[in-house]
Amino acid sequence: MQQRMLDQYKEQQPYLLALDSIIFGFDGESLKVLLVKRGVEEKTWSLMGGWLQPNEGLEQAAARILFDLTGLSNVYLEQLYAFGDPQRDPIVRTISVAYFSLVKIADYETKISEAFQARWFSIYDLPPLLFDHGDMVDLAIKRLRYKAAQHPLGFELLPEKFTIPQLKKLYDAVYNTEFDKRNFSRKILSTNLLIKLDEKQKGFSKRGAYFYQVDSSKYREINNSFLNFIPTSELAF
Amino acid sequence: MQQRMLDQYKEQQPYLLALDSIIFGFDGESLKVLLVKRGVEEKTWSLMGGWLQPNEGLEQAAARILFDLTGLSNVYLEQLYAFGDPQRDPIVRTISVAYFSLVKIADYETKISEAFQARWFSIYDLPPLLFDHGDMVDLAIKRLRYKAAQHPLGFELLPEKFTIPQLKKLYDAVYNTEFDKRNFSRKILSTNLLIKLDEKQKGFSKRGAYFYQVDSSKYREINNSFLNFIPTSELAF
DNA sequence: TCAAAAGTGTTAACCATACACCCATGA
DNA sequence: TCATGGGTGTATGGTTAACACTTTTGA
Repeated sequence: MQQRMLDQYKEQQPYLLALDSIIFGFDGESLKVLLVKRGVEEKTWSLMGGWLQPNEGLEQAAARILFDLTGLSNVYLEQLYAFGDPQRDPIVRTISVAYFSLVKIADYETKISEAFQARWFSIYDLPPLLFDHGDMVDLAIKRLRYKAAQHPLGFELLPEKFTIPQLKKLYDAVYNTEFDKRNFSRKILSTNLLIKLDEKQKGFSKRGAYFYQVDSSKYREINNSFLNFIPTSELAF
Repeated sequence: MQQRMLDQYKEQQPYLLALDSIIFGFDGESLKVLLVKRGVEEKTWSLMGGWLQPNEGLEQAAARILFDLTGLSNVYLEQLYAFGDPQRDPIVRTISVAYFSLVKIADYETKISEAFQARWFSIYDLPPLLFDHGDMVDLAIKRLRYKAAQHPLGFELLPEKFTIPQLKKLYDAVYNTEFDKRNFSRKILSTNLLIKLDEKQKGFSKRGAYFYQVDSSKYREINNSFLNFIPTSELAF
């Protein structure tokens, strides 16, 4: 019986398992995705990716690859979808588990660009991508919109301190629309998730906008509930 | 360069890839999950699962396994999550892509029970499960609740023709609560997704309830938008 | 002083929720 | 005739969404 068990496993075909990450950033104007030209396919832009190692969990591997390639750690990382079309990698059949990640673009931009052939692309102006990476990005954008509509994810894309107008611009970019600033700030502030700081942003506007920061204790507890952030009329998936 | 490419693939460790399905059904009273005792581990209940074949996509494989084991086809099937903890299968490292499925329990019950060691378990009374299958079920329940709150999934669990009271009982079971029947029927009917039939259900109640059926053209188009089915106050994830 | 962005308040329509009574029928 | 479940309506409070003016300050 023990033997039968092992035999059943041995008959099975194993597959390569890759991880690919859709890394989102926000530069103050538009929503961007970080792409690289990597070793295997030097001519085509692709997502950051790598192989699962024998001692790693999936998310752990995705985090490692993200760290190895960008120096980023402690970032928002969520499993997106497993892609397994038999033809997706024309060389060897590979299953890819895609993760999407939200990073604070300003903290890391220079490091990334120096260390790798990496570039931020606007989600509305993407180059052709390797394999099914284009599908992965499309799905990731859908998922980001879906999730950010009801959970306070947006902050992950902004610096620790940010202004309400900055946050609104982020949501404008994510949903490719223009929210009403009065309703937007009322809705955001009504969550009680933001702490107003004494400091004002200098340089961008004459008047200057107050900085806010996330109340991290509330943030963690609220991330698993519904918030209804975004006007329902703006949503269509 | 072509050689370097192949080498890079060859160095990589491949893994077994399994598919496991959480199959939900509704018997009119409570939400159930279909479990089997399968060959490899005959003593423990487990989800229905199988191995990815070389020529199959992931969802295709999940559908095949579901069909092979139960005779069910054309059922609601959605990818849930990829599970890849290094220790999850103690015999050989296996990545499992879990799918969840919604089936019309009445259509198939007898076939299933005859052909396999399969049994429906209430989600509140599950036996110990193989490997991490318990986690898979937990996640599937969360996902079902999450999704059914805003998308009209519920119908997948009922026969073609059903009554509003039946539908309410289903939602009561899914959310383990009791919805107000007046508000419930108003909300459901306001979607314009249901077509009232002339026929009444006989036998269950004295008065009899009208049968409805899903307007399938509207159903498809609406499944990708938000509906806000469930009172917000009932939700907590 | 003026241009540019920040900040704030009101109203009307709609939606969510709570709640109670009559109806149809088989036993 | 009565018990059981089916079916409907209304009132209240809260939320959404549309909308415009004042404030601050650097150039």
